[in-house]
Amino acid sequence: MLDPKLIRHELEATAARLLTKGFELDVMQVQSLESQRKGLQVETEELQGTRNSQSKAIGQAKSKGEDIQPLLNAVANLGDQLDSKKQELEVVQSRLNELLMAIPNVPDDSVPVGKSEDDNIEVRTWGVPTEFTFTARDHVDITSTSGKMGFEEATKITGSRFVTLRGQLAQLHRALIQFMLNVHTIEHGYEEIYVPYIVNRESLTGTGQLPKFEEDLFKLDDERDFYLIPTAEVPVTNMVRDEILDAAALPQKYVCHSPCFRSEAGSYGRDTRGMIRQHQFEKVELVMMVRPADSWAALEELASNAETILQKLGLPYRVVNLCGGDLGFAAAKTYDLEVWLPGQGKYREISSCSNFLDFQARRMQARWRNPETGKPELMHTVNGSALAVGRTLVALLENYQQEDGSVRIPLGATVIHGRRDSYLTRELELCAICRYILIFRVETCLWWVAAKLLEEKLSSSYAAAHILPLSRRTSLTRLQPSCRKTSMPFTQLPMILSFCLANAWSLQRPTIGP
RNA sequence: GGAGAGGUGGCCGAGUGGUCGAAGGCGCUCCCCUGCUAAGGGAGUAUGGGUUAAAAGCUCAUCGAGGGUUCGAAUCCCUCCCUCUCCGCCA
Repeated sequence: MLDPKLIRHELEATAARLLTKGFELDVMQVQSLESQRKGLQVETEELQGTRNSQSKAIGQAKSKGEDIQPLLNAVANLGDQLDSKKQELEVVQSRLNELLMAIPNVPDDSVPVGKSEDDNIEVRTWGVPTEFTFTARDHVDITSTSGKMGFEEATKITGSRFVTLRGQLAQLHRALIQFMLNVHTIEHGYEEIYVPYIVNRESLTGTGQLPKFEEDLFKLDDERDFYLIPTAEVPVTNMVRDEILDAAALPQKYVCHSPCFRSEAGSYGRDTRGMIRQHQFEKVELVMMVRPADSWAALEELASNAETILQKLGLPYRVVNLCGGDLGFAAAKTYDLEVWLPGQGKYREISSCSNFLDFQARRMQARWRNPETGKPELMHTVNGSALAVGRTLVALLENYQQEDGSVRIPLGATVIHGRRDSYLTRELELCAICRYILIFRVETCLWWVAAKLLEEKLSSSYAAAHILPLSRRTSLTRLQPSCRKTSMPFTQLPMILSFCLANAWSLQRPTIGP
């Protein structure tokens, strides 16, 4: 919701800025409703004032034992007058409110002017679009032989725009979620949070999905006005609804994995192939509540946090600054991260990071106490996906496809060292990666090597060559002496592995405050 | 699902029709006093809206939410929501 003061005092200028978002504000209607509101509200409150003072006078007279009948006569028809004025005011106010709630946020000055995604501005790119010596397939073709991605199956179970994943694909999907959560909690300092996936009308109004975009949501057939969440942004951001936080409580940084449910009404015929656009998908979302002065820096930080995931996965992408016409309802500015999809031969959105300024906060009455003024002030909200899990899976499959139809994902290299020299190679060799990502912290290479050795039954000389140098970079300094002494005989590997498993959590856990 | 209790300001807690936006306490802020492991005294301290360019001031609303009774409702009546306790059921 925009600041009502903008509507009252800078109506024309605001309307002009909204036009860059493709929104035509009915200036005449707003003006007329606003002047009606002003008049009616003043009259109503004056009537209430007289009623209050008259009633008080009656009370005083009565306690003195005076005759109150004349006073009663004086207020005889005050109630009726008040009722009718109240009703008039309510009508005007609800129409005005309806109008205000439907006005989108005003784009920031740094937002490019434009009508559609063609007018978005590329801010930067990372990596180069993957090239193949053969014709690249899309993820549907890649998985068609193994049958591990089930579109027909899901259609039978539910309908179109759903999917089933099996075996290694399901494991990789799960592993990606863990991986993203681990990176954001351990490396970027977000607090992981679990929230309801069903929310009420107030929450959706707070973040801006309602009242305008009801058709995009799945509503429960329930008199309680419950909806499935279209994004974790809704429950997470609404945690601060109707709250006044201490200045010290900001910034708040949350990472939340959740399923997302979108009806995709109005997108008939778009992205019907594959799992790009689904009614249900998983997403890891970053949400920040910050002081107003910090929100622009927070947007940059949050976007770069999301980029980290793509970089660690070695996926080429670009960052675009959305133009006014492509900007979402509540956003003042949005960076989209677009990952390269060889199957489509283009960049596709995999994350959307936005600064909402105080737009959501005003709807939610989410405030903080500014120590300089001592007064409650609206906070700013910033959020973004990091990342959409289904699309990440698609990007991995398509970018790491091999000519023979297999997929080799060099996560061992990219995630751990930022190099691509040590592959795990097998047909859809995802399982080992899953284990690695599920259990271990990104940098603790030792454990990964140990697991790999066990699995691959590699020689002890390999162990000596790899484990010793790696262990120096890890926090497992306690292992170093024994490694040196024994040159890591192969027989000790099971012991080391179990040690690692037992200590993985406590060793990797970051320091948590009191 | 059954039975009962309850929802009041940052927190605790009083208040069953009339200067109650709300006693008292705690906490917090400021001031005063006092040289000793501290205490005492005083003042202030809700949120939203309107009026205003803004502030001050004035004013309206808010005691879980919504309706009703009344000149007047935190207080009486109705509906709903939520919390707690006990029982039942259950991942």
